[in-house]
Amino acid sequence: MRQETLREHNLSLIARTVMTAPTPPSRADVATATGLTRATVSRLVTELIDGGLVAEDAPLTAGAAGRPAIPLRPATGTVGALGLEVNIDYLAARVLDLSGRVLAEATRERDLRGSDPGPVLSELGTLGIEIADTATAGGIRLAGTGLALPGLLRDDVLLLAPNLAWTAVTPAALLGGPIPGGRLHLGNEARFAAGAELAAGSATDSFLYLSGSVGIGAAIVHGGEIFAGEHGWSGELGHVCVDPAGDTCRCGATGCLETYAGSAALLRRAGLPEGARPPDLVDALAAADPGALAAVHSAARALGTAVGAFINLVDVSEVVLGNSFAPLTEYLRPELERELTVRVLASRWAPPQVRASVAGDRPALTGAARAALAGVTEDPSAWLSRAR
Amino acid sequence: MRQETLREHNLSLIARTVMTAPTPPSRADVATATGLTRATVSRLVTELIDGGLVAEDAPLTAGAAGRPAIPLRPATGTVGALGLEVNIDYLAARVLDLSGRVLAEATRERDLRGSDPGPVLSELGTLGIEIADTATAGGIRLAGTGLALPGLLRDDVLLLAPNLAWTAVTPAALLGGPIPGGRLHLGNEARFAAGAELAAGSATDSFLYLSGSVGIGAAIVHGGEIFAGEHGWSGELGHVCVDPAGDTCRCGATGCLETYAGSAALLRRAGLPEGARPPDLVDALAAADPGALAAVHSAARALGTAVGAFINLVDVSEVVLGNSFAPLTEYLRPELERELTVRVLASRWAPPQVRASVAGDRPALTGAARAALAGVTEDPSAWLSRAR
DNA sequence: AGGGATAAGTTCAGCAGCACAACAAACCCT
DNA sequence: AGGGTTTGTTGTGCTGCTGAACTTATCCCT
Repeated sequence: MRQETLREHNLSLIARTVMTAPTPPSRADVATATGLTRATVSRLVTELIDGGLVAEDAPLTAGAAGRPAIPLRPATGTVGALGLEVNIDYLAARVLDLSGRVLAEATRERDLRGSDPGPVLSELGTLGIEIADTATAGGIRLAGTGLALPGLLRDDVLLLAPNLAWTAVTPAALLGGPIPGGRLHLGNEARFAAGAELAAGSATDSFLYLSGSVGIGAAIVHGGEIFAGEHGWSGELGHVCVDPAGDTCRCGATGCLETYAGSAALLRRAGLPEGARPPDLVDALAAADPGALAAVHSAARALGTAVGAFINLVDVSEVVLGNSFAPLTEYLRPELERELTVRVLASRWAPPQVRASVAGDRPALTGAARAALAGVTEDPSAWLSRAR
Repeated sequence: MRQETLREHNLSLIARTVMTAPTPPSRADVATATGLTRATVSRLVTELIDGGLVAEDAPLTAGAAGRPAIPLRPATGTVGALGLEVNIDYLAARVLDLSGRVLAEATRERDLRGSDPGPVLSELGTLGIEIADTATAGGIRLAGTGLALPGLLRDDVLLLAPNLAWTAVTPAALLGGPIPGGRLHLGNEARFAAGAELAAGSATDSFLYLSGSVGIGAAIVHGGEIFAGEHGWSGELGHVCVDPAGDTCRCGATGCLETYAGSAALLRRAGLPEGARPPDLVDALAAADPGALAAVHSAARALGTAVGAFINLVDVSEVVLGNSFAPLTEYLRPELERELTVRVLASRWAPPQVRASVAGDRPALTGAARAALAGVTEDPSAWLSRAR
């Protein structure tokens, strides 16, 4: 580490402290949190404020003795990023600023299974540029664009998106036009969603995020960091084997979790008519439909087997149910928790906790935008010199 | 990060670069590897040499033009650490120096299943102090002691070692006498062994290390770092469910991998007589005993199911077979690789590689000592000021 | 054998960035 | 109003890195 990077490091440290603090901290709070002196923090905070990354709130005059502290928070309306998402049944674009405020958004509902990547990504690109323009017209500077995709990525290529039936797609080329904010960050849908969950102020910074859909993705969040694995292909929970004697999955293996708890499998097993959608399952459960209840219970057991393995292997004991799993949380919970208690070796000392996601609608979209914004927070010096 | 820590950080960076380099680097090599200037490296290296952490080799006069480089390597015979291990069938102690040389060692073979922790740890403590004394008599300064245990640890307590049938043991108290080198580092056997594998110069720095024994432990090594999980309980591969309809395991769940591929299960399934030991199984396999082959093949399939889940979840694609698995590698390989190819979603793009461990005998013992030595490498300033 | 080329390691002046302490500001409490 | 308390700012000093020049040691070519 060189001397110049010391400054960059501290600038980033302070920026991250302000961005992730549960409540707006004063300069003095930041100093004690980071171990830097008030003098250093003060100098660097001034720079962040001038650069439009941090803003001062009105001093809180209430309470204790002493000069009132000036709370610091992420700036609003100065720096933003565009999030894009292609998923099984929609395209979407959203612009966030550093404070997490949504500045513009658009969604196109559409069944994209088996679609042609070219026109779909071209439409998404156009949608993204429109949305980005409305935001930049409001005075926002864009730091980049994130694109969430439900599949395996390598560098700039989507190798495989099983449920879209896309292979070897290069999104950057197909989006068309310039990328808003310059750089394009590709990422897995579940991992981006987990990032949004983390930012949404979940109390803990270590959890397993499960993204239910036709496929089942997952993300490992450990100490506030998202673990991507060697190639960025971690979290393929849907293809964990829960019974070697089970049905053959589209992937070629037998007894994959997806064949029990993927949304398509779940609807079929619940005996719902062809063309039913996840909300119909929730309705059937609310009406205590026996077929639906049986399907969800067997899905919960299968999920428990797979997630039990997950926890035994990575030792992260909070489980967040996201996407199509979220509305099923209370139906899944009893069997899921029972299975985890039995199967997780350490459950006696750290009982796995199950809860629904709190990240809001389309978390992967938010996560994609945040991933682009993270570039600014991680290296404020680069952004500040670029902004100048 | 404060200014003083910049120096500490760079000192540690240089120390780690020298320690982990595949071939002894010159000061100039270190400078390019770390991005520091030659001037800074030179100054800090002098300090490391004076402190006895690094040594100069004889200049290599061979080859290229220019002043010959002075190779730098970990010092021998100056700083060491004591590794201790309690396992199912032995106690052991070993002293290593920074270069990885074994300076003293002792082993006591003994069946410790169901033993009383007090006398066992007391004996180990005495053994450790003896071994440590022979090393310090040779002029070594000890940096600490590591203790490898086959179970779940929390802080200084061994919560559960299923195969020893130990619960709630506090080793620091039971070892008796002063801890050689001061601080005691407790750690899981599989994770310490993985550390030794990493140090043994495996070509890759990302792999899953599987430690076969009566139980089956594992460790996740990613980018040269060992992933411990939230509480340090990651890698409990033995209790991953490979068939919900399988036998009931000692842990209470059904179909755990351990009931297929744990060494006790394997010997029983191979039809070997009561009291047989793992080498007997290798002999039976070499003699093409059909029962032994069948048992190993079904173990390989079960292992493939569990490790396939592991790879799908954490995306680390090299699998190192250690401990009792190592001599079985070539018998396990065909079925294991077939299973992984089918079950790992990304196997087409990153085919999982299976290989035997190269870390040598009792790797956890080496890993325990290295863990204590890592304290010196990670924070050389603290060691240097302590040494003064 | 001698001179040029090349690369490693060292020296030293200069500078960037943090620490420390003193100070000013703003509020509370009595 | 005055003392106490905490926040934020200011300026001096010091630590530790940088960059360039310099020394050292070897190779290679003529």
